[in-house]
Amino acid sequence: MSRSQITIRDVAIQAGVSHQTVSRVINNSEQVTPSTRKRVEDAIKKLGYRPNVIARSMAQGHTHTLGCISPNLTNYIFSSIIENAQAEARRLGFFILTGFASSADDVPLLLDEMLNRRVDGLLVLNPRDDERYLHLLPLIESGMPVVYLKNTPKEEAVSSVCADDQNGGYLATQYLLELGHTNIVTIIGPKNEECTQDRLKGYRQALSEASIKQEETLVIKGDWSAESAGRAVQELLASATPFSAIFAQNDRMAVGTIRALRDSGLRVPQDISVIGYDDIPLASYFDPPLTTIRQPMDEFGRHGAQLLVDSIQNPKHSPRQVRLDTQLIKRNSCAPLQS
Amino acid sequence: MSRSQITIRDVAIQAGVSHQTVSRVINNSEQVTPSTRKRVEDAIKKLGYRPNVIARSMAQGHTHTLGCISPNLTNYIFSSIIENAQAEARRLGFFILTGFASSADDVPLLLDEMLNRRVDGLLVLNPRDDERYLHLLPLIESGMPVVYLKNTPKEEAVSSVCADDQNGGYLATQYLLELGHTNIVTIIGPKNEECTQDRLKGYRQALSEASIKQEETLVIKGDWSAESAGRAVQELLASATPFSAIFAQNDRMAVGTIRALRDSGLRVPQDISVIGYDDIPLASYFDPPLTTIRQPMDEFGRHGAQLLVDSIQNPKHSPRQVRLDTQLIKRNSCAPLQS
DNA sequence: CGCTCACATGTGAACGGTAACATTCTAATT
DNA sequence: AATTAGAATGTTACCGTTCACATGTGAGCG
Repeated sequence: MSRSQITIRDVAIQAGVSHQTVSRVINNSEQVTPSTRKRVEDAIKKLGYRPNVIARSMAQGHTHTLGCISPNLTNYIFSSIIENAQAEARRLGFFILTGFASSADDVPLLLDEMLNRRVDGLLVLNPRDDERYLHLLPLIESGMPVVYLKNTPKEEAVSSVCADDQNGGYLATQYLLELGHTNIVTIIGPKNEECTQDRLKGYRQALSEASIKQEETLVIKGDWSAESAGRAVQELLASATPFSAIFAQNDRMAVGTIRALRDSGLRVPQDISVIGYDDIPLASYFDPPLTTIRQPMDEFGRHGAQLLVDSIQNPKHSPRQVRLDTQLIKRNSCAPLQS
Repeated sequence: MSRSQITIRDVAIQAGVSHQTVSRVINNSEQVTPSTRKRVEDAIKKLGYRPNVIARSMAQGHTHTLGCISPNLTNYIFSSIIENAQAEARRLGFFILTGFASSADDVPLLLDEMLNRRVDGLLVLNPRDDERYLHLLPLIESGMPVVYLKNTPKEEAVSSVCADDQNGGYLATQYLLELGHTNIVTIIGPKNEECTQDRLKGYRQALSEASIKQEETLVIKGDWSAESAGRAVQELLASATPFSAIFAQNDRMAVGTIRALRDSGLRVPQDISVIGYDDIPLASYFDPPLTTIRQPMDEFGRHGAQLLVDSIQNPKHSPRQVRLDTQLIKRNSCAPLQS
């Protein structure tokens, strides 16, 4: 890039007007005569002028930039939320600066850098119940617009968009009950994540409505990865606990579960039914095609961006919590209980 | 956020020094006495001062921000490249502004907005051979640092990082040949993408080295999606073309291929061998576990960011092309030809 | 014909940093 | 004690916009 850029003043000279008039043309102010507007536009084209958003940000005090903090970018859940948030943000005139915090230690650093860059607001994915995320609280109190996305603590004080995970857990369990299963195992995610707790609540609610005694041995721990579910299932089988169905709290764990069951000579769904959660893109291409709970990925991002931009533009609006519906997707990994 | 922010001058007054001294402290200039440095640092802490990167960008003429244009963010290939590029960029003091162009029409718009935001350089993923990407050429000529990532045209004039797709195609085909297959189908991606052509070249090279006549009916078209491969396989079966192995040019198509074959009563790998490309995260959890060609996802992003930052900081360095190695990952979707 | 008013355009000062240069201070050297 | 180099600190201008206000212009009216 040639070092010195073309400024509004160069355009002004070329068009024989003042720099302010050029500014007015750029910002579509009504106060400009068609003839001068034309002259200015010609000058802009001729010189190849490009407005400097940095300078504008400086003068106006806002950047039209949103910060987005996510645990990572590769997990389909997050990437699709970010993609949709970005599309919506751009529609509203905002750009998104993404940053991922592989370890929670990175969060304060990331936050700092984004704040130094004067983002107008913050989109925070999976704000875990972790002290490193507590840095956000004073910020929010001081008036920085923030929206929590997915898996969020139930806080009245901050806007958030999350799925109705309790209902999701309920739907999954309910479906297995309908098929006649009563010994239903659930493989949960990390306990400090809100959605783990909610899905578990849904699971318990369904069981208790069906008057089934809840065995604590049927709730086993995973970490969302396929491998963790595989290990968990092996231990389960070794313990000789009786069960006929497994509700894995995400699809990756469901897939790991199926693999482990098959490795032990059990058939899915004939011997054991398995249901997942998320409906990841290739869910229907696994064997058997995965029955699962779908979350509306596109709406997370869209609502998140809308909520955030709204609270930037109307600082007085009070925080809102959006709760999205989940949906049972029946495929072939669950079958009626064989007696 | 309280409307008026704390500036370098507020800190200066508080510490009883000039604003320039504060600036020197912030930028770790050596020219500051320990005692004044301490006074300034205390003032910074006391006032909760935060440097304004926007103002700094304005004064210095560069933003320490990289633009990254990608067809989408959800595809694992892209998201992992972006994640790694971001990690590396941050290490080097840069942030990444991501933008995705769902349609190629979006590219010029995205480019415009990023240029208006004065990004210091541009990372372009999958710059297809498409007129909309030609907007980049004059930019590059004018000295804007740009790095093409993955699937790039072979241009000497611009830095790029891509995998050795020809060798990847060769490795896949070679492996099938080793297993005794001679009628090898390949399902390709869109023809205007460089990597499609390269993988196809590798496929042809392997066949020709094995002195096998190349039937054009064995090269069939997909669009990278599992569904497209399913349809392609159905047509192939309907045409009664004899074949015993399929090289799908990505894993999603491989998975779609396996599904379609099974739906027609064929077993994988006993009747037909299938090999994919990419080694997506759950590749080993499909049934059968996918044999595939792995690309080094992390290195794409890392090298891309390094190359870009280097050419920003040393405008005189000439463009470099990095070519990454691919690797055959043997799992269970391929078997020796049954005679 | 002069006055008013509304609209079009111009002027100068911010915004919060850094760059370049000027000045002051310190301590070593003469 | 005067000189002086070199380090520490200060001063002023500038980066490219927008904002607030000032000024210019022309139509409409009595």
